[in-house]
Amino acid sequence: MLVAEIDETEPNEPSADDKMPRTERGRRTARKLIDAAALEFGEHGFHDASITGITRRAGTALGSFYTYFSSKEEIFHALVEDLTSKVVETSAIEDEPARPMLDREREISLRYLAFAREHKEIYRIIDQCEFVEPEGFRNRYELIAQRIFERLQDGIARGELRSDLTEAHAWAIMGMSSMLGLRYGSWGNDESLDEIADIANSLLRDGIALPQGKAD
Amino acid sequence: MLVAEIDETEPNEPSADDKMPRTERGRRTARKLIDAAALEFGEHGFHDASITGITRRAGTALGSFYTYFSSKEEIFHALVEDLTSKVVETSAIEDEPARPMLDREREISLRYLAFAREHKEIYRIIDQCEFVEPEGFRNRYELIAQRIFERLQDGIARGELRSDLTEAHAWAIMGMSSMLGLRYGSWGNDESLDEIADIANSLLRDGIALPQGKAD
Amino acid sequence: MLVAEIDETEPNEPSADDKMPRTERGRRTARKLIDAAALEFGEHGFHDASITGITRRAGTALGSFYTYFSSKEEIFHALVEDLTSKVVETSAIEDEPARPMLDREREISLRYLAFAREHKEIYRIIDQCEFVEPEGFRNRYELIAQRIFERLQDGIARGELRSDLTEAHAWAIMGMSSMLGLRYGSWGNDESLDEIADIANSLLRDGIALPQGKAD
Amino acid sequence: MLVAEIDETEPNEPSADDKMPRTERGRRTARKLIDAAALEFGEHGFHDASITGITRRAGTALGSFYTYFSSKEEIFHALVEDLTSKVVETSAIEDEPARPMLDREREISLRYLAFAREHKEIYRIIDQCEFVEPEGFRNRYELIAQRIFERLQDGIARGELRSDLTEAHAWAIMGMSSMLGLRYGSWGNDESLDEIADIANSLLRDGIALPQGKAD
DNA sequence: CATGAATGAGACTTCATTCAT
DNA sequence: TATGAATGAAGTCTCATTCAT
Repeated sequence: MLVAEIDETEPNEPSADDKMPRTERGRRTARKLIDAAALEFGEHGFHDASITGITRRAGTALGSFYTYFSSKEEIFHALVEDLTSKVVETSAIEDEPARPMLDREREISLRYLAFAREHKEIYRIIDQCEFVEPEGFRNRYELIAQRIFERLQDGIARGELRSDLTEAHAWAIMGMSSMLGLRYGSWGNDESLDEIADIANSLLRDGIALPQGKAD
Repeated sequence: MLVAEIDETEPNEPSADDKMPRTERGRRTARKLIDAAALEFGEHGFHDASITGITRRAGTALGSFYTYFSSKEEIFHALVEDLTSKVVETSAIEDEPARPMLDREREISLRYLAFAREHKEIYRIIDQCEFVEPEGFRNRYELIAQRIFERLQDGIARGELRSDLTEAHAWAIMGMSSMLGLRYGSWGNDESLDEIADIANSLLRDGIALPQGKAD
Repeated sequence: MLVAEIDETEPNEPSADDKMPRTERGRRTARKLIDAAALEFGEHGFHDASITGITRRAGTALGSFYTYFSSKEEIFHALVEDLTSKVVETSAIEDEPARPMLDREREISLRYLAFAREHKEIYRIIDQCEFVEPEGFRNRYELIAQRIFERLQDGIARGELRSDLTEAHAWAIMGMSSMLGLRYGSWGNDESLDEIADIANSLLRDGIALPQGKAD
Repeated sequence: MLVAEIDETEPNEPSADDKMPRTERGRRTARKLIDAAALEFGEHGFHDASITGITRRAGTALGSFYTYFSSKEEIFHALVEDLTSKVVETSAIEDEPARPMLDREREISLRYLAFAREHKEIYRIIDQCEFVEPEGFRNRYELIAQRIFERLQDGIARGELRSDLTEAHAWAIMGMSSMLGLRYGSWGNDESLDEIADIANSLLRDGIALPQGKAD
């Protein structure tokens, strides 16, 4: 699953660069194909999705597909990149050094939840990566965990977080966000995402145990 | 992803409709096929797995597959049931009412992590459900979340947990366990699962914020 | 299609004689299988009929089939022989030299119609022969046509029929009977077979033209 | 079996749903496939015919078959339609109200016999319908019988035929034509079809009985 | 004789990709 | 660039027949 942290290290894979559309018309066709692919892959999954299905949704001829992408894998990859960059764009938060670290985390969570609710197909698409590009699948998770871990270390340095946090904490947090995004973003419609973000944030902040010697 | 909580109505037999083997020899063959399927699906994923691949691994003729299962979907389902029942079996914990709730949770986590480390293919198999049997995929998550939520309510009743816990907390906890199982169980080999279980437990118990007015 | 005239030239094909059941129990099982085959072939046709279907209907194990028949073709052949002999038996008419020839024909028609109505599956089974045993299919027709032609010649000799009748007349008559058997025997339930036999007989006798110089 | 009377709503195009070829090249390929199917089905019958056999005869790749037909059933249906329309085309007779009814019948018979002799495979193909599309099989017969019956009624009205003719007469006549077409058209080569048509016509006109009070 | 598991050739069908127009 | 026909490898599934118990 995807969570909000990613940003692109390698801006543009060099694969099939010669297929980049040169005309405006071409650019529109490529765009239609990617949008159609999002629907097709989201609905059927990578393997049951068909090029035919994509071109039918896009309203182009079958042959045109290969003008822009040289394989099913390639358009899938392009789609994932496209989604990823949208997540990043949505979740990018300006630096405000004064702002408490956990407040900032809350906002990241909220934006991510909102993104998942708006792009409900995202989990079904990203999950396909496990088999389509296993390397990328694992790398993506590791990259995100790494980012979270860096923020945790930053929080420790600021004196806002416990000093014993490890990489495993980062993975646990990522799992939390990811599952909430699935349940309340991708699957949900009615729940208040603000409340979900609050819950995640409070769990993160204080855990679930009844504070000793404090009234509930 | 799967976490430890599920339990099942029909615990063990592969559920092949009217194809239940009637002899001992048949039961062995069906078993060989399911075990082979675990490898094949784990390695290639549902769609790239082939019946041929399964029977080759099982050492049976192609046709024998259809003596016990009527489709790839069916053996997949049987395999998932089989794995699920194994998880349940492994994770079942005897009731000890006196034991503190969060200690009990820690043991559940630990057992689940150990299971994932021992059956590394499990995530790759379970994740396939999203497309192979989407209903089951979602139901499974919902069932597990429900179980966790019930335990949370129990903890509240005992006065061990904060009283404002919601279903969303359950989903967050499930996400945490699931991701740790993936990273340190399924993908990992060397990390101490005891330490991971401790980390998860402490995050759950106290969160990550530096306790106010306490020295770090 | 089959019409009433056949009788066996070669009483028992020598194929698989060693499979003739020796015990009473065996004879019953073979009988059950043939009866089941009539249903199965009648319902599905030769190719879509399955040995499994036959044994299921017969209530025997799959393997038992091959105790009595060595192939699907063989039981089909046996079934056709069985039906044929039933037709012959039913239609056999004792010689009454005094009886007018066309009266005798009428009775043959009637008996055949009655047989088809009682064994509605017969057309669907016999028609299969065209592809299963093309030789037999054609031979059967030729044999029947020959029989009819012989009766026509007999009628001519008796001075009851026109003297210009040919083999083609025999084929035409066979076609007539066969189609009426299909429509009013095999497909029909309510029509009076007596009336059908009358119609066939009168058509044969006088044709359909309005007799010249005769009141209608 | 088929006889000459049918007519169709959509006369000629292979009725392949949404697979209609859109280019001239496509139309040629579809045509090649149907022609090949006539040979393949005629030689082997529906079930033993294989798509491979069809495409091999047509000189196309296996996959091309599915560009135009989505199943063996579908091309079979298209073939039957195609043959049917050819029969209709061949047998269509211009209206000549003055012409005696039984003369007209003779010409219909003759044309049909000629068609069967030219398209010898037709019986083997049409007979398959009984199992491939049983509905169509029966409907076809009923439609033809109905047409014949209407012509009989017309003949009665003109005062050329006996007034007691029934639907059963129509079925009998159809059976006659059909069987003669099989024997002398489809199976035969040498017999004079003119003579056969004469025989059928005279049988129809006067029956086979020796006219009373007339010298033979 | 009866049983039911095992076998594997062979069929249909899909669909990513290439190619001709 | 766009179109849609052509290709064929690969996969799933059936079922007559054989075999071990």
